[in-house]
Amino acid sequence: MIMKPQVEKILREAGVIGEIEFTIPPNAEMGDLAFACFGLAKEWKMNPAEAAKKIIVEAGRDLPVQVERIEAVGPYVNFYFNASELAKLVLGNYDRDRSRPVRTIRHVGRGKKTMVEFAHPNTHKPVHIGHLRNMITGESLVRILENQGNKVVRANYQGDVGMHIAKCLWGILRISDFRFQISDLKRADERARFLGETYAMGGQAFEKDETAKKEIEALNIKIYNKNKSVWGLYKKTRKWSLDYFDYIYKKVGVKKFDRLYFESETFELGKKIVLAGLKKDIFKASQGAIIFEGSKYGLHDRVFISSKGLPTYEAKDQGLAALQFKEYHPDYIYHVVGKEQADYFKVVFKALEFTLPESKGKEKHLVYGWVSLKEGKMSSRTGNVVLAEWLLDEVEKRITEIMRDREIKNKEKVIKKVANAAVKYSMLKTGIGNDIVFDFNESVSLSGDSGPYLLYIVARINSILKKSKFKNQNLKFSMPTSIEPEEKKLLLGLVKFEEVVREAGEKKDPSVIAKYLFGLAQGFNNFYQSCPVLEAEPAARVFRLRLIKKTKEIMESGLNLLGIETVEEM
RNA sequence: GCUCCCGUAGUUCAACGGAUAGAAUAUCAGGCUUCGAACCUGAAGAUAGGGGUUCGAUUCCCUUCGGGAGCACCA
Repeated sequence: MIMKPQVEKILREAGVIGEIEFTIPPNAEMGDLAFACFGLAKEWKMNPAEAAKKIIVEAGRDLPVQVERIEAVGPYVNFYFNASELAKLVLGNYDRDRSRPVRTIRHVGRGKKTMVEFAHPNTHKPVHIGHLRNMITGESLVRILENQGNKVVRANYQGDVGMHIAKCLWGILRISDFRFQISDLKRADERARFLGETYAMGGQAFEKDETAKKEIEALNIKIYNKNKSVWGLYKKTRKWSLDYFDYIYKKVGVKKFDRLYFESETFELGKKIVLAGLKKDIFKASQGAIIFEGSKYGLHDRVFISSKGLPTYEAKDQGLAALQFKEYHPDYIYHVVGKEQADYFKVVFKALEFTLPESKGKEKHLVYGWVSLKEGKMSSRTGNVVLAEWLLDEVEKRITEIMRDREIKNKEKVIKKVANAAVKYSMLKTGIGNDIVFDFNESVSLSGDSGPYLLYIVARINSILKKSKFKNQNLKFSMPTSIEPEEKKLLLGLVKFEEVVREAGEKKDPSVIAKYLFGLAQGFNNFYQSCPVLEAEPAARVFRLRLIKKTKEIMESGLNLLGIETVEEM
């Protein structure tokens, strides 16, 4: 971070050895950066307040120009930056990098090949808001990791075999004129809705009706055996689902995947690996099934091949890993999967250490929290889920209403982008591992701590820049006679960006960036409220134009890392 | 039953073991002849209960209560 070297130098000269960690003071009156002396006090064998005073005495005489003054407040040493010097550091080298949005961080993950596996919809099943969080989170993580220099492989593992398909097809076959209905469905979303409804039919029948359950199980075997009576229908509807996934990825704004994996391709391979492992005593026969004894390692036992001889999800994951390492030799694989599968993955990864030693330490379960529904009825529910597409459409409707009287270019596109921002931000602002209690009215807000609030900043800045007839080459850096507190606060926000992105990358948590951007936006709005740009005296005008342009660039870069597109006007 | 996660304003979320627990929203009171009011200013409002660990605990440990998830042939 800008300014840190200067401050560190001060502390070194005062005799501080070892790693230095800073904190941000609770408010601006207490300085711009602080050093807590608790650890130091132990070393120096005095109380923290005395240590702070000692630093002031040692270093207070000869400060670099960037640091205006230092103060000891209790156990803290507080540093006050010189606003003009800060401005020079943040905006002064503008001419050099004006064409580049923001310097990115390319050292942390340099040269690492990282696979991020996310989305994971299953064919013949609805794409719900849990998938939505998964897609949005995965997309953002990919961008953050790429920003750190990782070579990222985008992967997606989709379930196209299993009971859920039998349930769906059973539902379809129950409809007397299903052939007619199917031929009538043309659009991807119509087809997906049809599959969602028939899946719900099958699912409910499976739970409640013993006969239906048996029928569905029999159908499942037929599908496994590629029986002619259902194979054609399976292939057709599988294609429908995959087409719909492409449609929804596009709608959500998930870029193309480098590799789509399917359970149908890991099925046989997984079974083979487990059977081979059985001979090497990696797995064990138990009650007719083949299991891995996780309990030997403080985990729990899991079935890898069922007593019917079918590979379970666990076995398929062995096959999946084998494929992934063979094809890409990644340094890491992040599986973006809900936290309900945390224990499951521990067992699978442990088994992989034996079947695929290369994978050791490289398989990571990236846990994200549950999206649960707040109590109350929701008209949108098919079966027991809220559809991803419904949410996007509903938000779009509300924004259309808000923008009804607005006359702007490409209004339809703008509405879609604003809706997209609202949904994505609502899914990313909560810590990645924490649950989101979903309520439409509160979760996807369009004001306050929301996506549109952030886009609004960019639109406002665009509007000012347009009116200013701003041209980069006309803007040699100039210093105003004084810098307002709101300006300084905004500058302090801008310098933190790089560090924030690094933290988000380390924690694998986009919410770090989301929170930062919201704070930055608030800082901008405070500035905007009290510091006129276009009407300011010439030096201040140029300075402020640069300041808001920089703000816009950081905002756009940050939003980009969240997978959110900005708009010119809204 | 066992294991893991969570419990913070009415609600939805923050807070490397550190300064006065921050926001948003809802409520109330203000602010557009002024660069875009999807905005801004102000008021009121919270750490589930009880023990510990220490200079200091929302954070770590124990316990009670409350919620969620996982725990053998689903994915």
